[in-house]
Amino acid sequence: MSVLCFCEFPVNGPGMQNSPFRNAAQREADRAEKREAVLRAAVRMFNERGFFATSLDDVAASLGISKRTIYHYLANKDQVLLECVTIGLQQLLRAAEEARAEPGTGRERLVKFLRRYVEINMDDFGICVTRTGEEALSRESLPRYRALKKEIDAAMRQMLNEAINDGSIAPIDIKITAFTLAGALNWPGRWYDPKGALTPTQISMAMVKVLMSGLDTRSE
Amino acid sequence: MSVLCFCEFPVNGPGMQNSPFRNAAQREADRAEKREAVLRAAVRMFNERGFFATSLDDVAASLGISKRTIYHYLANKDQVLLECVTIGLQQLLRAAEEARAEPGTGRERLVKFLRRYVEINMDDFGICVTRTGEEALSRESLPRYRALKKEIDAAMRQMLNEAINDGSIAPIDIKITAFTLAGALNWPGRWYDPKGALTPTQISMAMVKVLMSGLDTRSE
DNA sequence: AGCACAATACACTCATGAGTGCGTATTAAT
DNA sequence: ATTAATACGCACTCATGAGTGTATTGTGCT
Repeated sequence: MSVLCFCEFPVNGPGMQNSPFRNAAQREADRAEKREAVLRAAVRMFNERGFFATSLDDVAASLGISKRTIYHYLANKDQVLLECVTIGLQQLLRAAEEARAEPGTGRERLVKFLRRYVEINMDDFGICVTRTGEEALSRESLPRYRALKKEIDAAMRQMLNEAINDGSIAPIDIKITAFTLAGALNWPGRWYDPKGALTPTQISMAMVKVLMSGLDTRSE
Repeated sequence: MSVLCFCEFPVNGPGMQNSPFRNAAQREADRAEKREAVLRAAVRMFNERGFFATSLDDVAASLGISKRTIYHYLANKDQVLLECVTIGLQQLLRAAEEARAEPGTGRERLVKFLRRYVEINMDDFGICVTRTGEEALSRESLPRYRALKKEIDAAMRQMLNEAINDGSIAPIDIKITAFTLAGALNWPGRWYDPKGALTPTQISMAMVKVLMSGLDTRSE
């Protein structure tokens, strides 16, 4: 269920008593869960107030724990941010892989990807990616971040390429188009309001439609 | 020549000796020039390292002056940022006004505006607008900033509306389209590299073309 | 000459927030 | 029961950077 839960052994799963005494695997799961809770609390605050305006003291307070405890699960503030954006980027990457595995024309796969892309960008971790400038990351974290971004960009370009090759979209400039799409689809991270009238699904459908059709009148 | 020079009296203009003794108007112009220099230096650093990672000591050092001098021309760091983004936003606003004053169809005016919009977003002050999140501004500055943004958004929507009404573009959803365009056109502020292969003009032409035509194959 | 003010610097205060040393409690392993 | 390890908090250090009090110099005004 959770994006962050990588543990192999389900806590209190089948064949296990719901016991207050936890074995090694369960304790590891507990730890992962707490770590995730920290990241969730952090990313919400980062998105709301910005990374620099958020102190780890604030994050800790929102969880009713002390800052020292956060440092038990994460090395430093930089790592907190890196984990957050990595989760967001990995979701995007997974969306690309899933879309490319689908049947249909290149255009259909592309549309699937773009829609999912916008939706992820309206999710906590996705928002964090679009709102976080490179300045926020440390010199050490930057390469990982850039590498992931590059992978996503490459996936986008490849899908554009495939769609052009099978004739399902027009033969446009791939590089510029990829930037244009990315910009348009990242932007909701800045203005999307969960309490607003439009749902993420509505927004993603409408935006992708605009991008696919363009503004010009169709000649048919 | 300069965007920032609002002085009415040209320094050492016609009918004036180029004298080392400066009158009141000239001294005011000097002051404005220095103030502008501070803003320029600041905006470059903000764009390069980010607002929070830039100290006014750094900005001062880059100009060979002391931080105290900056405070002679600007009240505080918040005002430095507000001035920078205001300049950028005002350029966008002016672009909107100019485009709307042009002859031609709604589509032609819109295209003119969009092209100029991208170009401004690859300029120092424009970049600052797109890279600066609302978190960076103080509670007092935010209203001014938001008001300007809203004006630009309104101008964009009005132009879309006019173009739809005169039939020169397709009848699309104005709100979503405005967001989509803004996002796509703001994004270059994040990736544009003055030392890159593409010039701002090339980028703006290509991006606007993609947005107007869309990715779909045209039926004609 | 003498006053007023603009321009600029030096050196300071002060708050904030990242990261840490150490002490304590709870649980697991032997 | 004792030991080891994990979890957590309190209170601290320390750097950084925004903003200021005050002194100094230069220039225009009368």
